[in-house]
Amino acid sequence: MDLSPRYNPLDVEEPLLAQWNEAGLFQAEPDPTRTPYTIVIPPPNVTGILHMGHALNNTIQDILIRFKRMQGFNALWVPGTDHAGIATQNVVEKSLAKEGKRRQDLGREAFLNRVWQWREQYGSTIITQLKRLGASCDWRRTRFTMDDGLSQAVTDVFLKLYEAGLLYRGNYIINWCPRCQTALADEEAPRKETQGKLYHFRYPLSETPDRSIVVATTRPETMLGDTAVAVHPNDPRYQSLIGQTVRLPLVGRELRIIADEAVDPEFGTGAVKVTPAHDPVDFQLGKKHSLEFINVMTDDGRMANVPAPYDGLDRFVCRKRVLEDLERQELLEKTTDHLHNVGHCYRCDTVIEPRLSLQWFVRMKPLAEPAIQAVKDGTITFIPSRWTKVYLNWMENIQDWCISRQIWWGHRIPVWYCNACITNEKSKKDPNWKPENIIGIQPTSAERGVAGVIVSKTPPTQCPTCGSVVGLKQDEDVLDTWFSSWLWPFSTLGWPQHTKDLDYFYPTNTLVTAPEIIFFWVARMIMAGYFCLGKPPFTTVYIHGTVRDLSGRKMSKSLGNVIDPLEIIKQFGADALRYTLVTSTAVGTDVFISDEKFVVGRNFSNKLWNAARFILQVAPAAPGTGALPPAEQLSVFDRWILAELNRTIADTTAALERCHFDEAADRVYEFLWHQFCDWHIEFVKPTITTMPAGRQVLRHVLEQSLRLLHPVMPFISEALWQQLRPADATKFLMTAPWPLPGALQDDEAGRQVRWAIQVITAIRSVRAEFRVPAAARVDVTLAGHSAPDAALAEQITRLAGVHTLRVSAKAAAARGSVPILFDGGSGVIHLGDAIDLEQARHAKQRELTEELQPRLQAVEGRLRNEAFTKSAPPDIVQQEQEKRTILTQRIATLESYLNALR
RNA sequence: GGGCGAUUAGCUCAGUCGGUUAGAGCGCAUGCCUCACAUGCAUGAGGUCAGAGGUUCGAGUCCUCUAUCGCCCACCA
Repeated sequence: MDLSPRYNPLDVEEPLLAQWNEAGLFQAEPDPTRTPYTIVIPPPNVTGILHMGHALNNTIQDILIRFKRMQGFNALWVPGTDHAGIATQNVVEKSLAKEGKRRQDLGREAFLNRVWQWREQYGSTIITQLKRLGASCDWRRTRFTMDDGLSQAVTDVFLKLYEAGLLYRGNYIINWCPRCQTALADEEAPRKETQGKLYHFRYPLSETPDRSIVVATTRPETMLGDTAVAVHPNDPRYQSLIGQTVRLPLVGRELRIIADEAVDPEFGTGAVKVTPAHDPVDFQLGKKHSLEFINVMTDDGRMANVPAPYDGLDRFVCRKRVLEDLERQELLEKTTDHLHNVGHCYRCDTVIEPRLSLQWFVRMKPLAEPAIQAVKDGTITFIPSRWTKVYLNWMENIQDWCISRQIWWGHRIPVWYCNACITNEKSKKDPNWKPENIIGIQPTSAERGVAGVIVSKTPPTQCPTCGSVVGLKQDEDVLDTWFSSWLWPFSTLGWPQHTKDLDYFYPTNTLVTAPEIIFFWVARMIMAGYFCLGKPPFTTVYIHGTVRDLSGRKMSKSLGNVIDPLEIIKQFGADALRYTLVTSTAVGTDVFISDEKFVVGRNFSNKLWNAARFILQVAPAAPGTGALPPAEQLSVFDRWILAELNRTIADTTAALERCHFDEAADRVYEFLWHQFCDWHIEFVKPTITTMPAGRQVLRHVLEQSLRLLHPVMPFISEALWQQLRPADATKFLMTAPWPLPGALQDDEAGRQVRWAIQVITAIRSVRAEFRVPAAARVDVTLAGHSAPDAALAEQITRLAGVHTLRVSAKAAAARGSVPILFDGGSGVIHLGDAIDLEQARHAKQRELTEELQPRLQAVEGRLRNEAFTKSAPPDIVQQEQEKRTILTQRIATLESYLNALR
């Protein structure tokens, strides 16, 4: 082992990954004799590169998996990636654009080949990065949402839902990008605050054209598709107009004036033009009031189904034209500036157009019921629990899920349409209907067995209704990416096949994820789990925070505040990255980081490294097992540190069980650095060469604490542990058993050492406060304690730099001395000439009057209060009484000292 | 507009069932290159727990209101 005083993680981490991997330690197989513990990874986008959010998310999962693995569970962590429909398609389209091509130029099949090609080449980047972080996934099981098995799961579920009557096809307002000619999910059409104009139009009443109602709009061109005007039912201004009609200018259509609560009487004129095919709110109004839906725009943003002068105009050209024409007719009442949020295509920044289109939906209410129940009855719990409310609130108001997407990269919708049947069916109802029109199947009739709609796992060769073998055409759309991810916890284990893996590892245990995908993903997985398997997909959902910079902003490329985890790993090591991430976040709170913060993790690694270096030097491996020497060979220090180790084991274990990862990491840090290194090693240093039992204890304590540290800092703990490994232990720390508290409990030795630490600290404090030169002679007399054992006394004198240490019943104050007060007693430090008497007197006088006396008064006040002594728990009262005794003693000590100085 | 959360040291945050003198890391100050570690050691300064009221023997902790900030959802045509 390299004995450099500087720990270099790069020398250690990569080789360890290779060792672990070679030994197959990440792998898990069903084993009925052991209890499984399973986590499925939230699959990162296949286009992804590791960012701090991933680093945090996967560090937490790895902590859990490593902890449970050491506890003896058969721990499986299933990795994989998500095909991320639109995101991935965009990446490939961008690379195409560099060649001056669009996806349409290649055609569907060639384009998809290109995407697959891309995935082969770059799709494992993030997996490689996760490995580097130390993620102990079973990498053999890496899945991709477009794998054959998972695609089969998708198709199966689609069929299952169809058969259960939970699928329908209906019209819906979507975000449409006229440039990309595709629908966009809401999150793909971010709203930007935009300075626009609010135009007020006068719509003349049909009956009395000299009277009119004024409506306001930001998108004048949509007025060509208006099919109503709406006002609030209680708005006094419009009571008489409700039910009347207006004549739509430029078009001439008669529009009913309807009343609906959705209208805000405060905004604009309190009257709204209703364009059901081009606005989400209007769409709802249209459905509610059975209005006509007129789509006035083509895929590329030109006007259609409008009077001749406007037909074919670009939407913004048309906007100007409409305004000019209304102005000429004196129907443009006024124009005001208006700041509003407008959706923009996140790829090309084009203003999106809300537009009616035909989409597939899943009826969610029936699916939600068991998923609500499971959370209510505690089958599934959220950590932190406040997310329970958020989840339930959303689930109880759940909307149907639009699952079709007009892109190419994804699972193609397994539906075929029979042209013959549909033509036939439609023309019965509407003689003017032509097949090239939108195929509209109304929600109410779409459940099953609709003529012409064939839902099938494989391409049908014949229409089951009319027997036609031609004109069967597959739906052009693909499914929402989440339609595959919601099956992830069981599709990755082999579902819909009945596999051993599924039997054994499902339901999984813990899901670790971020709050922003509770709705998209977590809730849907729970619903899918119950729908497909009748069982929850997991029992605990751990929601961690968002990684932010120090000013609280999310990390994003556009803000330029991104810290690259791989850069941190290169600079400080994966352990430092993991440690700092985990200790920077309490349960469920956001994580605020800057690159300097990772120095803390690095410094801790280095500290550990050096402590181990020291121990390996002074206490080389002894033959035999890791068993501790018999109790009678242990020094006070050994007994003390072993008891502290036991407490640390208990605390750390409890913290991990509660998913308080920061607490667990802090606890081991505190023990290793501030108890073991700062005190124990210092105490035993001078005698270690002559105390074989002490050497064994040193190795034992470090070895055991490395086990505690391993889930958080797997690399350095493994590297050092292998050097300290007891002869009878497993080869790898990673699979070594989790420590259990030993038999040795806190005892008299522990109290002695804690007392000694206080004495030493108090003496050092005085030395520093009064600037006592290192060479000055310092004698100490302690009171209120029996004589410490020789070893202890020796270390007190050594570590506090004391010449002689005496213990007497009463430590008399005298000139040239300073009293010290500590929890286990008090004493006097004789400093002779090395002390400034005036300064000492002032300091002690202040301590007396500003600190001790007010505290005593407070305590006495409480004890005089009968309400307190009668109603407070007895142990609290007793505590106060003890406090009074101690304070009284201290005050007496200080007073006698001050008197002696006079 | 609806919901959730936060406000504790200069900074970033802990603080369990209401009960000793409210903690940590970083930063700062002072002194140390002590033979594991200067990525270190020792000591220290720094807090009206956002504000007001209430419950209680006792409130950082529970309740109400106010202020400020953040997040999610729905969004004004």
